[in-house]
Amino acid sequence: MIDIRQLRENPARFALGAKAKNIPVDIDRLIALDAQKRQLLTEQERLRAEQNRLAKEIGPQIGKLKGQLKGKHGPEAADLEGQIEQLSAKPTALKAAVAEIESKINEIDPELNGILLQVPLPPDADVPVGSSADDNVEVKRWDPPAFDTRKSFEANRGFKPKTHLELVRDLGLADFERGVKIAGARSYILTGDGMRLHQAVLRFAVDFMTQENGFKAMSVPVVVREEAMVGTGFFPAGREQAYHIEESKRGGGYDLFLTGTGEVGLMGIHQGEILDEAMLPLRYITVSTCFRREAGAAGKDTAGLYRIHQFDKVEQVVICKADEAESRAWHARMIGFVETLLQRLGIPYRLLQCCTADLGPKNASMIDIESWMPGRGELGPDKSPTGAYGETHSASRLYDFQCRRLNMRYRAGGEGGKGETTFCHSLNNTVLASPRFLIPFLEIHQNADGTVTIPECLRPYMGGQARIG
RNA sequence: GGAGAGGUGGCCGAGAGGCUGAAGGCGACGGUUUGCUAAACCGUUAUACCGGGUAUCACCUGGUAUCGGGGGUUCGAAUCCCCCCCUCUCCGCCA
Repeated sequence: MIDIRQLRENPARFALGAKAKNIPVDIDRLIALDAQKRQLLTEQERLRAEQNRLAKEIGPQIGKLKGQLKGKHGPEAADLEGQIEQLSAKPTALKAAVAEIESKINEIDPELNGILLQVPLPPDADVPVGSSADDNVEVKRWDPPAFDTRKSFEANRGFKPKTHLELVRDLGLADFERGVKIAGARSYILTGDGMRLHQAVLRFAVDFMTQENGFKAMSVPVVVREEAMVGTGFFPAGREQAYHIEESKRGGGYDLFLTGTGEVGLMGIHQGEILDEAMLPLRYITVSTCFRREAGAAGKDTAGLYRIHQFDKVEQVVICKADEAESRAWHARMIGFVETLLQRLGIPYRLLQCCTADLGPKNASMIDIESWMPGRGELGPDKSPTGAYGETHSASRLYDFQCRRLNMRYRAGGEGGKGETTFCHSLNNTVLASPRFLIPFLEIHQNADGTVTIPECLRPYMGGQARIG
């Protein structure tokens, strides 16, 4: 959520930001409703003040009369009751006036809040303006020693690569047919070493973040209430991407949703809290199963492990002080962690600065990290793929957009201190998502004989195993 | 799943229709005392929003709301009524 006071001061900034992000939202309507509501609020408060003043003045008088009324009957009682009624007339009239204004406010509120939740965070000034993902800008490229992604895999390694589909089939690492039998399209089973490799890369990523980079590991809910989805900024915009569970057992019943990322659980941890400044920055990771409906992606990447409904992901979040420089520094650092991880695992990658159109509502800036997948891309003259980058990570900088929705603040000067409260800043980035990560991994580490070499740093997680196949 | 108890400020805990934004305690902060520390004593001690002022990110001031959340009764609700959420205890069931 954006700060409505900032919107009042500079509506154009938010209108332009929404336009650049290609997110339709009626800022003018929001401004009008806000002005209307504030006018009503002022009037209501004026009436309430009068009401309170009267209550203090008349209240004791009524109390006194009621005391006298006790045990009395007949004309004397009727007289006292009449006096009470007379005294009550003015406050009763005020009450009706207040109620009328309140009903007007209640009419405005849902629309106002609805629009407010949709106003996206404007992109940072240094985010390139673009109209689609094609306008994203490559800012860095890294290749492992003795590998050049500008040339084909074959030119590098001297043999024609298999795609990950062929590798998992030939090595018995996944079973798509039976996965689909159990759970429908875009489902899979990881089998044998496929499952072990999946677990190994996840464990490797968890240990890397906790032992080397000071992150605290958490296991968080993946079935969450709607408020968590709204609070983290995934709703209302991304509602159709989430699986919805109608839970009717409890009381009146309320809805639950499956999370598409561990970010929801991690950011929800301190929802509604006022943190001690000294606690910041908070650095959390989780490994969680992620569920995505992939609505609107029908027919896209239908084969293999790329676009699937369920996967596991190590996610990192940082919650820091409300300082743009600090947010930017953390963003760079969180990307750096992933770079180190990918370099150790020998995966060629590139960094993409996402353009305005590719940013979600909650991001001020986003860097996608794409891994080189030899089995992707155009088909060459010999009908084998030329290789292409595919997204494996995404690093977002959100400033206070998320924490404002989650009502997550910190107090300067420590707990119980008198410092003012400020909404925290938040950031998130993938550490490693598998099995999608297995695509570049298997494809880049494959050998001419059809086996796959396991990099040395990963072998402890595979019981010392050096090869698959 | 059955039965019961409860949710009050940073924390503990009173209050049971008006004098309650809320006693008391703890903690924190400021001060006095003191060779230093401790102790003692005095004072301060919620948040959000709307408006006004000095002016600029720090204050002053008027007001409104907030005692788990929402609605209702009443001239007036932390207090009474209804719905919901959450926590705890006992019994049952279960990986």
